[in-house]
Amino acid sequence: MVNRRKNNDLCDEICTSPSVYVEELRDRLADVFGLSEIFKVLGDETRVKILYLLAHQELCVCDIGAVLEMSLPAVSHHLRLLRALRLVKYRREGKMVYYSLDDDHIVHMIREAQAHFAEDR
Amino acid sequence: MVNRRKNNDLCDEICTSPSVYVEELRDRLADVFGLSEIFKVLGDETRVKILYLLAHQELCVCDIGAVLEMSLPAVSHHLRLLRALRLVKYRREGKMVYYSLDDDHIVHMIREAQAHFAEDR
DNA sequence: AATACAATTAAACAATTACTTAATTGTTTA
DNA sequence: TAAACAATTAAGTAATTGTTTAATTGTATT
Repeated sequence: MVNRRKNNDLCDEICTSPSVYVEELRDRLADVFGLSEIFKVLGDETRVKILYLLAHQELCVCDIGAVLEMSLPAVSHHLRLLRALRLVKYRREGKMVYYSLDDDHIVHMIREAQAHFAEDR
Repeated sequence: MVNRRKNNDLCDEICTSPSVYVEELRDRLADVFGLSEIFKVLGDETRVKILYLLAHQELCVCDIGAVLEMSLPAVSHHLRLLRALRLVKYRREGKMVYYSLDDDHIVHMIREAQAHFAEDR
């Protein structure tokens, strides 16, 4: 319930209307702990593109590279991050490795972002 | 329909099953152009926290700083980015500036991310 | 008017991140 | 088993990003 901050000023003892309990608000933050990792991964144009491509069909690394005009190591680097967060899954078929989406949450998130974007103008 | 990539190798002329047209896939990417900007903003733990706090009630900069134990300039810096993407709106009341969410898309995105996270284990 | 204070802006620094090139792994085919 | 090739990993570099401190703006109070 203490309302002190790092710099010396203080905006009243409880500065918000009625009365806001800092501890209570702090507790609430546990809900979103670690969540930004998912968004961080989506926060790169290339990775959003990769996910959007995979939302329609599975593709091999090489195809992704061809579509995006990027080197294989660069594509592979991004896929590694997407794999780490279980946003994509893969299967090997001979020399090629095919990637696809692991679940539909990401597609929903992309749609939601598009909705926000559309409202913007 | 050309399937060349930057490095000299080529994974067949059309390497994916049936036949994938690179140009066609490339066109599709227009849908997600610029979208990563929104995710980039959410890709920071502090900003997700701020948005989550504001999802429940409006708060002044000073309160946000108190809850997160961060300096006012740091908080202000993050709010600036959130403002630029119209994720938050604000109103001045005397010396204080109160922030709140601009629309509900972000909350939905956060919920979707939580759903993915929950499935993860 | 002068002081106090919430908030923003600016400049500088530290840390993170994306891409490049080079080397390596794994699978197929000759 | 040797060569070819898709893919990954590693190391190094350039660019971006978050935080800090210091200075500035805007509003209210004395």
